[in-house]
Amino acid sequence: MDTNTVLGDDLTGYDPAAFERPSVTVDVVAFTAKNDRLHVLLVRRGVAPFAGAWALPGGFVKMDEDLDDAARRELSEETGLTANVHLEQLYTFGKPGRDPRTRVISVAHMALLPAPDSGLPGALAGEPHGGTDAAEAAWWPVDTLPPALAFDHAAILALALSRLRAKLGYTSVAVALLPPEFTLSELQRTYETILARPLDKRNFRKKMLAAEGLLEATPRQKRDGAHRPAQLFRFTNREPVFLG
Amino acid sequence: MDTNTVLGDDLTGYDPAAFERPSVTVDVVAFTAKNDRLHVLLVRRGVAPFAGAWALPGGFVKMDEDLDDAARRELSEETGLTANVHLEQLYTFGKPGRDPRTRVISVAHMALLPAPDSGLPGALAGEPHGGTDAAEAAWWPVDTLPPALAFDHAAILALALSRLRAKLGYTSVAVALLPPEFTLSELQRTYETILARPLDKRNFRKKMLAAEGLLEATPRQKRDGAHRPAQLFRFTNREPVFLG
DNA sequence: TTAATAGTGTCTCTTAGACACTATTAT
DNA sequence: ATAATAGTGTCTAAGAGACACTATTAA
Repeated sequence: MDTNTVLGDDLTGYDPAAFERPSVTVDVVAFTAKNDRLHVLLVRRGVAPFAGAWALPGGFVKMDEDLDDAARRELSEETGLTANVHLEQLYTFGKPGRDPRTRVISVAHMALLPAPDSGLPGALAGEPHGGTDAAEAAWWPVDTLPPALAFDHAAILALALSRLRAKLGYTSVAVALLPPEFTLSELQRTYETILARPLDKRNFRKKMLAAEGLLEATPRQKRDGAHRPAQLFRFTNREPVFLG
Repeated sequence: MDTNTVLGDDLTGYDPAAFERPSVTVDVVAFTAKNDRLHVLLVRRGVAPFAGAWALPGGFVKMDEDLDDAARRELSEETGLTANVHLEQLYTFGKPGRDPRTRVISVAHMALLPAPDSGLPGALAGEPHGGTDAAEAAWWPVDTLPPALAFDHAAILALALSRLRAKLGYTSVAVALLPPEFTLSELQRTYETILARPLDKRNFRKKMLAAEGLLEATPRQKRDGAHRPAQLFRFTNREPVFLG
């Protein structure tokens, strides 16, 4: 709960100044798949500590703001994107000393964005553009990160990555990284990008098409280059769902 | 991270009084299996709001205390138990208004305790005894809970329960609910208690014994009543592990 | 001998994974 | 014709789940 009934914890007639309180922030691990590589959004810090280092986007939770609203706000300040973003809470990092200045408890979130080059309305979908601040923001391939991330952000990122990979196996999270319509090859490339290993084409297609309530064929095809056009599919549910 | 580089978020020379901050608490969903039923630890609130209602044990995170240390402390204040407790972070609940008094962000944890009647050293292992406060604390069967839990604690409990059930399938969390040595029937009853459904005895034993690095037979047997004695087993790892 | 729990094997069905060729298009 | 990607089926091995009887003990 919020308080137990220990006398010292009684909040009736509570004086907000009576106890020292930690700061609460949200950090966002935003992934996207571009150029067949998984990328994460990082911002470069302008001030100490870790000035000049790359860090996850994040910031304070406002007093009247839900945690995922705060995460969404921080993300949109960096990317300008709010629609089509899958957001989920990851873990809360609160070890004393993780921020050298003061006690900071950070609720880490994972965000998944459709690939910026996926032809969504609004050409810069998923493109970081500095947002409301002048800080540098960029998509970094997860297999080629800058040398030292600020704070404990390397650990947060590692957790997000393992969670994403795990969820790929039993949910349809890939929805959140793909445009509304896509080919089975594009879907497979997304899986391969995230898992960082090749998958067998026939087995992959068999499994995806066999999954109950996952994919629907559209009447459209995608024709690309000098090869056979590909059937376009869409996800039955726009939200990621559990797969039995 | 903790701050991005938005000007207003610059914490250099930070004045702790400059921003209003939420309160941060931990809540603990403590499970144990007794009398072939899954139980959760609840405390009765003595003060408003929700005076007289049952609630999860919890309380403020101290300024120099890690989140899971806070959870462990709150739990031990209710149960007196610190050893042999498996504790993991569950989810952070922070919706404005979830506590009618002030903004409270609560980091919920799940704890698993060995059954109190399992013959551990210290006869009251897992028995709640009011701890440092005078509040009433009791183990409630999860299928017969008191009518209305305080705050959003029913949702927290529901989440913990589904997490526990899910983890039973792919980890050895059951370690944390059993004494060091146990029979396969006891192990099966623990699973059935948590999942609230019967399992096939032959399939269950086949699977458990086939699991690599999970169980070890001890040279001991348990003889109980008027029937064949049972082989005692122990877990190879005292910590819950992932099962491939 | 009875009541109570421990312990044991087979069959079927589903799923995962290895594996190679044909189809269609633009140039 | 060639290069490039789409699309397709079979076999095997492993795991999940249905299913019923014998073994050992205390009373």
